[in-house]
Amino acid sequence: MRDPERTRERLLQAASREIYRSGFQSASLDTILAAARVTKGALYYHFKNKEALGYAVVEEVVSSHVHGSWVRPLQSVKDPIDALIGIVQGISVRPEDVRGGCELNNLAQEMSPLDAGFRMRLETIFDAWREAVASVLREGQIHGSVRRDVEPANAAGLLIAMVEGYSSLAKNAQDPKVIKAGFKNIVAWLSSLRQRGNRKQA
Amino acid sequence: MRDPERTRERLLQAASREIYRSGFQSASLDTILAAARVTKGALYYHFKNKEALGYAVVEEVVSSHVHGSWVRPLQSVKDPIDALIGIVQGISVRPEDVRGGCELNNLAQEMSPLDAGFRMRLETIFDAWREAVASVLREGQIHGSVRRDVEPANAAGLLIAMVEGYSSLAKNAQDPKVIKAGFKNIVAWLSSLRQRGNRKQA
DNA sequence: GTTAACATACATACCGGTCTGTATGTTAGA
DNA sequence: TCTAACATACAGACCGGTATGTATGTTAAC
Repeated sequence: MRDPERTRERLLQAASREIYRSGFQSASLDTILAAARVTKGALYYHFKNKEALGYAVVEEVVSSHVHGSWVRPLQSVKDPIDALIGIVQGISVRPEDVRGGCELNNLAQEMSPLDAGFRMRLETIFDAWREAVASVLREGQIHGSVRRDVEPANAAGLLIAMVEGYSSLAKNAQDPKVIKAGFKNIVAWLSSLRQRGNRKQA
Repeated sequence: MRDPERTRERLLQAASREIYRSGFQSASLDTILAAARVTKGALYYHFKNKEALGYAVVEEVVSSHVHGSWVRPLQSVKDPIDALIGIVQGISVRPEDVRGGCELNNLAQEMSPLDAGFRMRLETIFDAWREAVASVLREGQIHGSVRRDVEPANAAGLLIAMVEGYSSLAKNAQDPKVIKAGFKNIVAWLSSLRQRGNRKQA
C-alpha cells in the first residue's frame, strides 16, 4: 500500500509535466496533486513548499534528462563529431515535443532572473552539458579528428546556443519544420569542425 | 488634465515592463496600475481584458522595438555584412538587459504554446525580423558582397537562432560575459558570409 | 502503540474582472 | 451664447474563484 519513495517520485514526475506545460509560477499544485493522485498532505510531507518541489524537479528530473541525452552518450566515444551529430539528430522532432520546447531552457528563461536558487541549479546543468561537449571535443583534438584551431569550450557554447535558439524558434512557430532546418545547419557546422583529411566530409 | 492617448500609452509601457519582469501570466494588473498611476477603471476602459492588454503590448511595444533595432536599420544599407555586424555589436550588454533577456523571446517562450493569439502576433514579428535580414542578404548577393552559396532565409534563421540562443544562455548565467563571447562568434560567422575578395576579412 | 505517511478541512491572500459612481469634455438647440 | 443632454474617461469598492500553505484527523506498518 504505502510506498513513500514511489509517492515522492510520482509527485516529481507530475510536477515536472505540469511545470513543463504551464511554467513554474503558473503550475497549480492542485493539478499536480490530481495527476499524481495524492493530496496536499502527501505533498507537504515530502516537500517543504512549492519552491522546494521545483528545486527537486530541476535537480532530479531535468538534470537526469540532460545527463541521459548528452553527458552519458558522450562518454567514451570514438569520433566526437559523429557522436554530436548523432545526438542532435536524435533530438525529438515530434510536434508535441517541439511545441513544448526544451524543459531546461523553459525553466531557465522563466526563473533565472527571479530566483537565485533555480538559477544556480540550472546553471549546474548547463555547465555539465557544456563541459561534456567541450571535453569530447578536446579528446577529438588529441586524436586528430577535430580541428586544432577550435576552442572546445567556446564551440560547446555555440552548439548549445544554436540548439536552444532553434528550439525556441520552433516552439514559437509550433512547427517541427523549423527545428529540422535548424538541425541541418547545426550538423553542417559540426561537420566543419572536423580535421581535414580525417574520415568523411559533409 | 485628461489625456486618453497618454493614459493608454502609460498603461502599455507599464504593462510591458511588468510583463518583461514577471512574464505575462504572473504579471499583476495591480502592479501595472500602480506603475502607470491609474486605476482599474482606466485600464478596462482602454482594454477589454488582460489578454487584450498583452496583445497590444506585443503589437505596439515589442514590435516597434524589433523594427527599430533590426528592420529599419537594415533598410538601404551599403554593405549588408557590415550592417548586420553593427547591429549585433550594438545590442545592449548592460547587466540589467542581459539578465532580463530578449522581450520577444521571453513572451514567445511563455505564451506561444498556450495562446494562439500571442503566438500569431509574435510570429509576425519574427517573420519581419527574418525577412529583413534575408532581404538585405539577397541584395548583398546581387551587389557581390555576399557569397552566392548562402541561402538568405536560411542564414537569417540561423542568425536569429544564435542571437536568441546566446541571449538565453546569458540570461540564465546572468552574466554579460556570456553574451559578449557569443557576439564574437556571431560576428565571425557573419564575416564568413562575405564574398571572397570583397572588402576586408575578419 | 508509536510513528511515519498520508487525507481532509480550512485559513488567508491575491487574482482578474465587474460594478456603480463621478468628473470632465462635447454638442445640439433655443 | 448659454445650457441641457449626452459621451468620454476615468476612480475605487467589491466579488467569486483560485492560489499556496497549515492544522488536524486517520490509517498503515513495524
